[in-house]
Amino acid sequence: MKPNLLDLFIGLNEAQLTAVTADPSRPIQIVAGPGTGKTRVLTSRVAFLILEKKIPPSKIIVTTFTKKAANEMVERLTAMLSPFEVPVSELFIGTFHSICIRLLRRYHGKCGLRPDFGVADETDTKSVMKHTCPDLGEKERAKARGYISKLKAQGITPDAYRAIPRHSAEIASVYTMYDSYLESHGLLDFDDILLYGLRLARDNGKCLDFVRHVLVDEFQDTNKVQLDLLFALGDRSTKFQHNVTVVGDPDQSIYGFRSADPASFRSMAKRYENLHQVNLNTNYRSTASILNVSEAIMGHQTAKRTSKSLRSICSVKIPVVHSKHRTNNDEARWISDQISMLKAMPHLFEYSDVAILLRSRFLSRVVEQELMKKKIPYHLVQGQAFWDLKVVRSMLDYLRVVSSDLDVLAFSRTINFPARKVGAVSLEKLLSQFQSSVGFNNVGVSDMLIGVIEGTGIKLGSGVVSGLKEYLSLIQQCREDISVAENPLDGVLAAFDRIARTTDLANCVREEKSKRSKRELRDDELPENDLEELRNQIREFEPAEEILEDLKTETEQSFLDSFLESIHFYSAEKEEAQTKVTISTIHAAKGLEWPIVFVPGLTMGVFPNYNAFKADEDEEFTVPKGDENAIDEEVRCFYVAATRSQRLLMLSSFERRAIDSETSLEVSPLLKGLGKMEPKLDTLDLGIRKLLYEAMTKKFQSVSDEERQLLEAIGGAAIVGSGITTALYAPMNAPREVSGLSGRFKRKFEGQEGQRNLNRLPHINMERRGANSEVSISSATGHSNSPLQPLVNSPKFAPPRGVTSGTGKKRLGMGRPRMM
DNA sequence: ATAAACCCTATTTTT
DNA sequence: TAGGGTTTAT
Ligand SMILES: Nc1ncnc2c1ncn2[C@@H]1O[C@H](COP(=O)(O)OP(=O)(O)OP(=O)(O)O)[C@@H](O)[C@H]1O
Repeated sequence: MKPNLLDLFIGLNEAQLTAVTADPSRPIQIVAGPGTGKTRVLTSRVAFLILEKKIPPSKIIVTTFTKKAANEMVERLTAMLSPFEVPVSELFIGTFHSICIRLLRRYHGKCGLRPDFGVADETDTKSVMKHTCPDLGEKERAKARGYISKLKAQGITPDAYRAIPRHSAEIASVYTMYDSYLESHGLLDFDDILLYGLRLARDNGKCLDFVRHVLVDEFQDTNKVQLDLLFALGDRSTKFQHNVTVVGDPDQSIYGFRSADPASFRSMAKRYENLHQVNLNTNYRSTASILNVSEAIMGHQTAKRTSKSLRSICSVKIPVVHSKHRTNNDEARWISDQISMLKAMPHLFEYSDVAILLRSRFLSRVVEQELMKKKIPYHLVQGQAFWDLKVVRSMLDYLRVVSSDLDVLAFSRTINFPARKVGAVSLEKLLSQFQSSVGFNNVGVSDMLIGVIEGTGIKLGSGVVSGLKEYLSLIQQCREDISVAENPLDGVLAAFDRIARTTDLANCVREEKSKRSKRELRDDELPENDLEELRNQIREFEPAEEILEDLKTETEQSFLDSFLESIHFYSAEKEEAQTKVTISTIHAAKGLEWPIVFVPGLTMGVFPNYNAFKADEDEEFTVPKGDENAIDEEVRCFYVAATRSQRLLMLSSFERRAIDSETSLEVSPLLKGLGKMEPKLDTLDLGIRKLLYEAMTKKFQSVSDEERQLLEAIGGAAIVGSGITTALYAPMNAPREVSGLSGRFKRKFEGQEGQRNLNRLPHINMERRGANSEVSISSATGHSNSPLQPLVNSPKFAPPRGVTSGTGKKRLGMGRPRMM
């Protein structure tokens, strides 16, 4: 029997339903607070468009703002749509950047790009800046680069910038040089990708006529160019004009540093006279105390704001905790103690129900150490940081040179690492030689090196030349490896191994490291492991073949190029086999939820970050829309962190850094006026224990009536009603099975962490169709050592440890594999 | 001209 | 704690 579309909508409240089923040809903007089901509305709407409005999936674009969020989206849609046999992989889902890249690969000719244009990542643009303005110091370059990016994100060209009255001539000229460097090297930086995408949409609208609907998640994160792109996509054909759905929350705008523009909501209203605006007010995620504290946090924002009155569906009165510590080490120890103590309460939660959310990545170190000591399994969401590790970076640079003879940036970074006697001066000579020849004929790096080695090119010292020889021969042999291999993967792996062997990369990096820090390196920070992980990433990579007929390119990208490009646009975060505590930045946690959330480091200078105070000062010249209010962004960041928690929110601060015990730091001003918070949680206190059990299971309140009836029918009345007895009952992260993925997203999907906020009642949902089918809850005698006797204990509800939803595939966390 | 040894510093967040 | 920048040794 085919499932019914109505089944998908059965749990939605009225406002949600209105938004989901609104007329697709009228632009709609859903503005709502955290946990109100925005994302759920968005996914339901996609289902509505496909199943009810019969729009083919391939004509629907869904954008997100991080690679990770794109994965989330695919996961949710797959879970939702695969019962309907909808080919989810045909949906056009991704970040604005990835969508633009896909279009530009196909239509490069229409906007004056060469077919083999490359992408300049942050490391590359840094190199470009160093090359363009070598006399500036590194800090000034970074600042200039920041300005340039801000300008580009608003679509301001160097000339347009010069036309602004209070501009800086210096910035203008650096901007010009920077852009022309990129252009002459066939490179696009991240901002260019959007700009070219916009140009394509505007000048060659025909290419995009296939678009029938565009949906945007986290709309508050759009910058000007992205917004224009959205408008352009929405305007595609007269027949399907303005078919745009966006969801967002201005209070959760935390990407100002990436030029996210809060004015987007207003701009959209201005642009579409008939804009349909919907609000959602029921929060299905958090307790009332968490929502109260969160609302109080937003009170710190200086910019104007519409206050929210979110209604919580969870009535358990469990307090928010704020705990102060002498040093950050003490704080980390406290966190691990709390987790251990809570964990000692039987059946209360799984490790995967816990997240530690940090303002800055580097704060994870101490926390990791303490968790390790207590043998608490954890998982560090490393995201982009993995690709920036020295070994990983170097290996990728080598592979880039192997793949493209024109990649001078990667060449410059690898030629003398490890040292080959090719120092700054020799490199500079080589580069200027390359600059002058590359325009005329198609001389690549290796041709140039051959010239130098054979004496027909520029003259360099003999030590240098032998270094070049070594390098060249490595690169050539790698190319040979790839060309003779039976399949592309084997070729790349052979080249990989050759590079690792010949250069001894891992050892080089390790020596560099240990030279500085006198102590022994812990074995969790061995470069070998990172290199091994990179190799696994390559091995598991499946190039996404273009599904949409219109977007097939004449020449296919090589396996290696696909892989190198995928790093920037697709996330490869993987599922954890065991249940583990999550450590993540707040930014990477956006849109997710956990029953228990720790937010440490609420210390002046750490959170709010010290830099936020500096940002406002130095505006000697006009950069339109700089981050005027960096502090406000810190406020919102804290808001996002707090609202990730479903039940237990544990805030903490430290007074001094262990490393510098002289300076004492104030408690974060963000904590002022948040009302009463408990200094600690006494897990031995019976009252508290009772509250905890209640809190952790009360999510059953959000069960729909139908589900509640089902529960009651099977004897779960006590569970829905009262609380304590039910502790046992909620493996809050029952593993889910999701199948039916294919093609483009298969690989990505398979890498997921457990605790997604995909509807959290999987064990019930799955069985919803037949009240008499598999829901067998056997009564069981509970654990005799607990005062809180389990009422039921079925494998269905409490899967034994170690059972996972896994696909059976080997997996190694994308984070550095760390020993527990 | 290169490599090694040194000091300094300031530490966001992501495409 | 790693990277940038500077100085010194080869
Ligand atoms: N109508 C509903 N009934 C029960 N649960 C719901 C309903 N709508 C949403 N939820 C649940 O509420 C939680 C939050 O939903 P969702 O992630 O869609 O919110 P959101 O508004 O996108 O949050 P955020 O702004 O933090 O990203 C999820 O666990 C979701 O399953």
